Amino acid sequence: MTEIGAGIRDAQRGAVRGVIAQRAMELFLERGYEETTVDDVAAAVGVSVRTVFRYVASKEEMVVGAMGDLGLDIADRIATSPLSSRPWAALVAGVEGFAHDLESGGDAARARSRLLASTPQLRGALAEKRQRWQDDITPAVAQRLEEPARERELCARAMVAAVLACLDVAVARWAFDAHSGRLIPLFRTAVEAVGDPSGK
Amino acid sequence: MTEIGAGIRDAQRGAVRGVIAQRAMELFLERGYEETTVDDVAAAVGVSVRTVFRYVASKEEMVVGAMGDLGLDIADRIATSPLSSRPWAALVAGVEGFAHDLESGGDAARARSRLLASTPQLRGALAEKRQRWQDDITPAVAQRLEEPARERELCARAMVAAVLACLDVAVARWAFDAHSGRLIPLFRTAVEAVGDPSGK
DNA sequence: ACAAAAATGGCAGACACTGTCATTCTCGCA
DNA sequence: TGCGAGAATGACAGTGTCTGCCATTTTTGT
Repeated sequence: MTEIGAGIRDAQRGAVRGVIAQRAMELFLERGYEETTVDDVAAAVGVSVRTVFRYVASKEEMVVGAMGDLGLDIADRIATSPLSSRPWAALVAGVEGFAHDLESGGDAARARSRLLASTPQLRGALAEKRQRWQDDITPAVAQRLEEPARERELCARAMVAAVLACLDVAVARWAFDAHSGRLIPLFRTAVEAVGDPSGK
Repeated sequence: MTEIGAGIRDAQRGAVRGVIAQRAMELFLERGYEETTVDDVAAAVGVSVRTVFRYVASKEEMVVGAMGDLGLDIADRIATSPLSSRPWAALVAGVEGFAHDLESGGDAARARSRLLASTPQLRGALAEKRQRWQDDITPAVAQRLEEPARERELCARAMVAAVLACLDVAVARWAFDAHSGRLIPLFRTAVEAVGDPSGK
């Protein structure tokens, strides 16, 4: 039993997932999400439907699967930010990093955001993902809070949820309103409207 | 063509919906959401599956259908709150009213919240509903903002999204953690952790 | 009591997704 | 080069949600 091939197989598995996701996204943007069946995707990729479902857990996963570990990325950014920065600021900065990545994605990222925002099914799947991001980010924020232990997790979670909600609002505006400008200023405006708790 | 019967029919239609939702909830709490088929619900109500789907749009609707117009309720509370109160405070107070209603629901409401929070499918449906609440509440908040017109809608929406996110966090804690106490204090703590923007 | 209108049920079918099993493909090794 | 173990694939049947269609029953207004 060799382990040599294992890494390669995993990599190929990831690559196949990527191909499926890519082709699927093309079809979704072209004909719409609900109007595209999994059969269509399978045919476009050149495999059977059964095989498609061996690589992605669901139709939704073809769209939201790529953004799996983003919560951990943001948590890392917060954990490695200077200790002098306040939790709220560190959190906002971390999420801003993600916003920057999104903005760098160009029109493809915007189109995907529009698809996500305009398809109820996908909005639900995205909310699912965001819940996981919350779970990943919350400990990093909680670690910096000075609240008593009982309230710390609640406060941290509320902050994370609120900032992610701001991100959502900003992304929605950025994705649809052509004249709204760049994403990060929109996000900053949203965050400032919600407000930094005094001194935290 | 009389209109006399129309109101009665609508009322009965709503009543049937209520019965379906009630029986469905009983089964869901008993055996779990995914383990209960729509056939089971139909059999429990005593009608055909086809008829069930004439009253509810989907299986999820049996759970989240009842909380349809809550956004409008909250918007009303904000619109009728004294003009002296700041937008953020009015918003928080409005949502707090809903939290109070939830808390009055007793164990049934808590059990439903737990079911909602622990079933991915239902979390998605709830996120859908919350989006609509956002759309309903946002104008009421925007009306009280003094921002320039361009930013007003964005700021209002961010505030609404953030406060609803806090509500979500508080409800999740309240639903699962038996020792966490009453819902409204939890919600207040969450909102204070996020913070009131200076003077808005 | 009768005709129009509405509610209901059953059937076929689309679509997402799963379990199972036979077939094929790929590798490491002799 | 050929062989055998293990992985990948495809085909098929089946479940569950949800919809369109049509026949049947029930309700309603006159």
